[in-house]
Amino acid sequence: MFLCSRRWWIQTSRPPHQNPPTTQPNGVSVIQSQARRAPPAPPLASAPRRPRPQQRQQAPPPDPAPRSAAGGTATSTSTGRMKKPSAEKDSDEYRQRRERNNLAVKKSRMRSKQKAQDTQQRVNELKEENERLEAKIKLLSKELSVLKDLFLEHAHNLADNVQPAGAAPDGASPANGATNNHSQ
Amino acid sequence: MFLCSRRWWIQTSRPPHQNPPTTQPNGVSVIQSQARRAPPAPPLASAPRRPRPQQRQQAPPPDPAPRSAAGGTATSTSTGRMKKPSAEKDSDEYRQRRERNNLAVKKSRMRSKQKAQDTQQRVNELKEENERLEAKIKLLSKELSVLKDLFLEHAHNLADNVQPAGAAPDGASPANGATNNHSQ
DNA sequence: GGCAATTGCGCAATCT
DNA sequence: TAGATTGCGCAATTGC
Repeated sequence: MFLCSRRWWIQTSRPPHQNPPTTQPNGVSVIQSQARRAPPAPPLASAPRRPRPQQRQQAPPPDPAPRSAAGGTATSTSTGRMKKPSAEKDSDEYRQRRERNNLAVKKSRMRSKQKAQDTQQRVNELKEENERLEAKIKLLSKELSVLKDLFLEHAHNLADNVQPAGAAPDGASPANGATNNHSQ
Repeated sequence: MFLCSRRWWIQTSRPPHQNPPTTQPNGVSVIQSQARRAPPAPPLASAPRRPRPQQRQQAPPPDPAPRSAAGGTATSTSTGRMKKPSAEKDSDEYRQRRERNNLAVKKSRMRSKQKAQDTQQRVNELKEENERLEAKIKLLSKELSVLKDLFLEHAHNLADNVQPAGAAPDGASPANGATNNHSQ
């Protein structure tokens, strides 16, 4: 599956600035398309149906000329050779396809933008949470420090007071607990 | 500043599908533009120079019709009235402007994409850091808990052993420290 | 084969 | 005046 779906007209060398001003009929489709664009904004589903994980592998462009862009419409080259039959553009089916695609494009871009916004917001949220966590760590560290100091102090007092008695009232060595690694 | 920069030709109703196939001269600019697009990818600075803090205030559009899109090129309506003088498009200056703008657009989009990627990466980094912080909190909490238990235990032993002696060797009450609020 | 979703691109209007 | 952004349509691709 690699052939163009509907582009059977040969594409040769085309200047990047095609479609010079020209008159063209087809007033009906005009009305249609405009009428379609008129509505503020159709529901526009929000569920991202397709993940599309793999990278868009651009088709092998053996031709040095990338693709001569699709800015406007396929037209003729300076040679005068027509690349895209104008009849196509007048086709009702063509217009319908274009309209549908245009809608799809809008939808896709909207989603893309929304996603970017969401990601940015996620960053903000995570940053806030990080701050909360850091604060908590600071608090716990301090609490731990105080407790350890208290422990050490008590141990010393105990030693000073006990020594005269000639025996420790407690086999456990409080200093042991206070020696716990404070880091990590 | 609110007037159009260069679009003095009146814009009326224009079909969404303008620029029908037409021949057009100007071979030089063609070569130029193609030659320009040929290079893989110019350096393209990576530093975000413009913050653009304020919202893009869209010009007051009293016209119900959005803007008739700029998809390709201004052309004529079904009436045959030319909206954009074809002479403009052949203008060398016009082509130069277009070329420059096209480059700017590419650059801008590239940056935009890069930024989005960076933001996504930032999310990942923040998530990782969050996990580290949570782990640290867990560890500290456990450590604190152990120490407090040790403290309480010691206090009890002390009380049991001291009572018989008839006097506490230490005025400080260990239980006091252990009573510290464990939460928050 | 068909169709919606993506994506790269050029144009024109704006913004800076 | 010029570069940067942004919305939009077109055409090529992709994936279902």
